[in-house]
Order: sequence, then C-alpha cells, then structure tokens
Amino acid sequence: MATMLDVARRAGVSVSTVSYALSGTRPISDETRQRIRTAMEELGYQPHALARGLASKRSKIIALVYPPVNRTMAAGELTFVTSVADAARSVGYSLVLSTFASDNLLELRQLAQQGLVDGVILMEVHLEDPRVALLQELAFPFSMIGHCRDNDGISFVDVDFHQAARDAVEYLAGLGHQRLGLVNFGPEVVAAGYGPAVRTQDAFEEALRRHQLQGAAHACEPTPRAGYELAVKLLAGKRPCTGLLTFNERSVPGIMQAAQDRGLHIPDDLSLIAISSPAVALIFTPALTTYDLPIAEMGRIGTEILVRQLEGANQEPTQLLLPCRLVVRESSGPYRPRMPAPKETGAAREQSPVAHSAAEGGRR
Amino acid sequence: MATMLDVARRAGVSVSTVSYALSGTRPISDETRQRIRTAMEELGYQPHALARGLASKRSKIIALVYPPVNRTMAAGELTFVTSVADAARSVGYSLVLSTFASDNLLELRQLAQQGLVDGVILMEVHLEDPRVALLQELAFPFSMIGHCRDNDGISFVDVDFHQAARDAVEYLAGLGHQRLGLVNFGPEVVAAGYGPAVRTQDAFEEALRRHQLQGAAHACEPTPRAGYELAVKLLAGKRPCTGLLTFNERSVPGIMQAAQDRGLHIPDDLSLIAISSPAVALIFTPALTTYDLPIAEMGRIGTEILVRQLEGANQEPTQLLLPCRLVVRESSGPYRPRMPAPKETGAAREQSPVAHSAAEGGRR
DNA sequence: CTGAAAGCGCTAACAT
DNA sequence: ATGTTAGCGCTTTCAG
Repeated sequence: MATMLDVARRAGVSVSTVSYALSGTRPISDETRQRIRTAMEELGYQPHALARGLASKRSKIIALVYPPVNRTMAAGELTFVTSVADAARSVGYSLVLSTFASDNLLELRQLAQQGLVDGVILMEVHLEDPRVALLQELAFPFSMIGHCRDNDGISFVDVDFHQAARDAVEYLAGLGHQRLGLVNFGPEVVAAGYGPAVRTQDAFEEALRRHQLQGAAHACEPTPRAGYELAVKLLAGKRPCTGLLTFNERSVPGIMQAAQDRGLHIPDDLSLIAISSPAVALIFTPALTTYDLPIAEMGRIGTEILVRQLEGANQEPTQLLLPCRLVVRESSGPYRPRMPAPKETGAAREQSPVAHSAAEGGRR
Repeated sequence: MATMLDVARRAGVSVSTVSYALSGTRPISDETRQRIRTAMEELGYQPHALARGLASKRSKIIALVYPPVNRTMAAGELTFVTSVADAARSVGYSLVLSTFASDNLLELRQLAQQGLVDGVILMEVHLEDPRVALLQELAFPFSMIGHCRDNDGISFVDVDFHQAARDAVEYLAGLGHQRLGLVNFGPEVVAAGYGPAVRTQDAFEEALRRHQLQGAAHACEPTPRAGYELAVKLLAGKRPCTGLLTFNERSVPGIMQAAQDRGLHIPDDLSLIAISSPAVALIFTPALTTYDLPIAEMGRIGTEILVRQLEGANQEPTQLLLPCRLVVRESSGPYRPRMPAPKETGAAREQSPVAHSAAEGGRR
C-alpha cells in the first residue's frame, strides 16, 4: 500500500501538504493540488483509516448498540441496521455493530474507551437505562433510538407510541368497538421498563378510560402460540374483545388463528391493528391495518443526530418523536355484531346483529 | 484516558513490558505481571484499538459485506448479521457492516485498502462475482457465505441448495404429487446468477426429470402480490400443481391466499414447502413445512473460516456445504385428489377423490 | 502557500 | 525476565 509519504515524494511536496490537500484544511495552489492528485491516482493511494484516526483522535466510526432482545419479527429489524449503516456511510462514517446485551456494561465501557468509535447509537432503550448513565459518566457521545424517562441533554429519535396507541383506541372507538385489548410483550419486558411496551400500555389504558371503553392490556410472549392462547381468552365469553391492538408482531399469526378457530371473521367480528412495519402488514391475510413504524427514518435520524454531535460544537440536543401513520388495510373495520358462527357456516349471520346491538346499546 | 505509558510508570516497568504482559507474547514474572495488572485496574486502562492496529498491522476488525438485495423476509436477515457479530466478538474481533451494492467495486476496494479491516465476509454471492475477482487481485483475505461457480482457493460456507431442492422434489413425489412447481425469485435475479436461485432451480428441474414428474420453475418477484398472481396460474386448469417449493419467502402469503381463494386447502389440495428459517415457518397458518436454513450457523462458520485465515498461516481453504433439515409442519401432506370446492362448502369433498385418482392413475 | 517535525498509543525488533 | 527504541501512517502545531 502506498503511503502519504510516497505520494508526497512523487508529487515533490511534503507530507503535510498532501495531508492538507486531502483535508482541504488550508489553501493549496491549484498546481500543487493537481500534482498531488495525480500522484495519488498513479499510486492508487488510500488514506490509512487507523493512522488517520490515531493522529486526529477521531476514528470516523460509530457503533450501533443493538441488544439481542425485543426484536420485531420482520423486515424491520435489518432495516434499522442498514439504514444506520447507509446514513453513516453517506456522511463518511463506518458502522460497527455491537450485539451485547443491555446489561453488559462492561462491554459498553470497553467500546467507549478503546478509541475505536467516536460515538454510539443505543437501541432497545429502557425507561431507566444503565447504559445511559454509564455513557454520561464517561462523557461519551451517543444518541438513542428510543428514549428514557429522563432525557435531559440527550439526543434521541423515537416513535410516538403514546400517540399511536391513543389514536388506535380512538380509531377503534370511532368504528364502534367497545371492548378492546392490547396485546403487549411479556410481563418481564414491561416490568423491565422497555419503552415501547410501557408507553403503549399507558396510553392505551388512559385512552380507554377517557373514552369509557372496556378492555385491558395483556402480557403476551412474542410467539404465535402465546398470541393464540391469549386471543382464545380474549375472544371467549359473551362479551369478547372486538378490537385488538398490538406492537407484538410475532403474536399476530396466533391471534389470527384463534379468531379463525372460533369462527370469527376479521375484520367483521374482530378488528386487529398492529404497530408495525408496512412490510410485515402485507405478509398477513387479511393484510394488517397498521400504524406504520418509520424504521428507516429513525435509523437515519438517529445517525444524523449523533454525527452532528460529533462534528459540530456542543449544541442543544435534538429530541424527536415521530408520528406513526395509520394505514387502513384489511384487518380493521366497523363493529358488526353477530353471533359467533361455527366455521364454514354462515347461518347465524343474519340474526345476531339485532341481539348484540341491543345488548350493547345499539350504536351505529 | 490512561495510556500504556501511564500504566508502565505506575507499575515501575517499561511500556514494552506492559505490552508483553498484555499480549502474553513473552514471559513475565508473576510479581511484575501482578503490579502491571494492579496499575491497569487502578487507572481503568483500556488499550487503544487504533494505536494497536496501526502498530501491529492488524486491526482485529472484519467487515460483513451485505448488499441490499435478495434479502429474505424475516428473522433470518438480522440473524445473519448478529450471528456474525457474535462470532466475531467471541474471537476478539469487531464487526463493521458494509451495505454497498454488489457491483460497487469502488467501495469494496476502498474497504480493503484503507486498513480498517483485516478481512471481509461476502454475502449475496453470485456464480460469477466481480467482488471475488477484485479481492483476489488485491490478495485481500475474505470468506463467503454463499459460493461461486469457481471456488478455487476460496473459503466459504453455504447451504446445499442442490440437495434441498432435490430432496424436496423427492419428498413431494413420495407423497404422491405429480405436478410440481418451483417459485423462484424474479427473472433478473436468476439471470444475474444469484447462487441460491440458480442452484435451486437446476436441482429442481433435474429432479423433476429423474422422477419423471411434471412441472417447472417459475420466476416470481419477492412480493405477496407476485406470489398470488403466479399461484393463481399454477393452480388453475384441470391439472394444477399440487406441490410447490419456494425459497422466496415473501411470495408465500400470496401463494396461500391464491390457494384459499380457489377453495384449495393446504395441505389437502396443495403441499407448500419453503426453504426458509424456522422462525418464518411459524408465522404462517398453516405452519410451513420447510427445509430449515441454518442461518446462525452459517454466520458463525463464515466468520470462523475468515478468522482462521487471518490468524493461522495460509492453510487450505475451508469449503462447507451445510444440509437443510426437512421439518414437516402443516403445509405438506399426501396427495389427496378431489374437486376444488368453493369456499365454506364441504360438499364436493366426498366424490372428487374418485374422479381424480382415476384420472391420475390412482396412486395411494 | 509550503515545510519540518513532534507526536497519537502501541508493537516488536534489538538489546542486555 | 526486562528495558530501549524505532517505527506504524497520519494530523497538526510551529516556522517560514
């Protein structure tokens, strides 16, 4: 590999001139610049990233800290990573991916102190996140995809789960649904203070109260089986849920299966709404009505706010809550009460609306 | 940040002693080692990755080159990345993720020449892959997840798609299916020589011939809609396909929907087999019979064979074709000919087997 | 507008 | 068993 010294010699200048020509940090005569450029091309010169980093104290590398938990099912997960990688590359940074767990502060400390990366992006953030405390203590630059309870001075981008959950409840209420359910993540995840789980649940319950609707949030492991078992319960009885909201994509197949097994039709008997990536919505039949997560955008913004911190002076932190857009597909619709009908039988369809709408107070 | 010199001073030794104590490259007395260790702890010393890399000419970083194409739908995609990251970390390497396209040789050359990474792992490999030629020309260490037509001297790990496709045909034949279809990727992908697409198709067609079965491979974009449209065609006519194989996960929802719309029951009327990750299999109803892709294993092995190359002397290349295990779930079963029945009607079920089994020659 | 030279923090001969 | 020291390839004062 040709070094900067090789280039300098060939161009008949000093190394520092080459360096300055490369960085543009000081004026170089056109002629010199041209000679240097030529020399570089002839030698196929590539600046050495480590040497540059060592000398300048800035590696131009950032890390994405992506703990192996709570990952959503589908296209979304990789999208986060690639959107960050793309965004980083477009501003001249490399991305290293770190997959250690959220409670592995040792690895995080190492990452921050070994000089490899200039800053990190935290994912899977919890309301109280020990990683944040550590990074602040080390005064190490970081941004978050997600946010904590206390975000003083921290740059982050997150989805507005509160708004999404509230809107979803209102949307369902507007369709005439009176008994709703939130299919959340497992109990430990909520207990651990995983942001999306907690915020969605809080907003859901609050909206329920405000609109005087029946229903509750339910813990559910992120598996089709768990979704099935929960849905079986929620759909049983004479006053089953008719509207379900979930951020737990992996449970959706189970929920759908449970509905089908009970002879319930989506969306006629049950509206199902997911907070999810559009790609996931389409793999289901019927296609899911969703609040679309702007995943790629979050990745991009998370990167940008970190890089701005690294490049610019220490300015104000950027804190961004992105809205989720409601995209109505096939899994949601107006409340159309009827008797649950056994599979492959349409018989009960005609009479039930009356019975139910009377019982429920005859909305619509 | 404390440097090695700080440690040396505090321990009353020279920097080289600290360095050797750290690397274990030469004998250090227990007492000295202990003093050094203490000093490091007291100072919270972390070796500087860039300095170390610059001096030793080995950054202990590898790159995963993951072009943004042909990605499968689900858990699999991130699993590749995380399994590589985990494997790398476990042998003391960091992972940088590069997402430039396969034909972006400029970026690849840069990556290889800027001294940041010691080697790369190539993904989404094509039969003739220009990236391979470039890396060989640069004599830059690499391994592949996937493999080319000519793999002389190259270490790789891949799934044995040939075996999987052949086995799938034989499995379906054994169930009595006579008219099969392969739902492949889009025509450009096959034409471009994307390994899995080509190998699966070749093996499929060959197996069809050997077993004297009807059927063909069909191009299909990786979307539910394309899957739907293709399946509608394949399931139409009086001699529709009764067994379908696909590596194209994204098309599966469409295929299933098409079957359902035609009143076809899976697996009674149609067996559907996917070459896929287990996680994907379970999100469908019925759960997919699959040839399970050992994704995490591939990521791990791909990393290990690269690192072995980097650490060890230049030994023989490792070339590994991993088998896919058939996991029978709910989407495949014996050929049970009957008349296609309209939705929610079971009437035709009883009589059709007779008609069809006569027509097909009465297997079973 | 350009050079010279002192590091950045570490490794690895070369010494002893 | 340990110390000395010359780099690794670049950035960035300090000087002109």
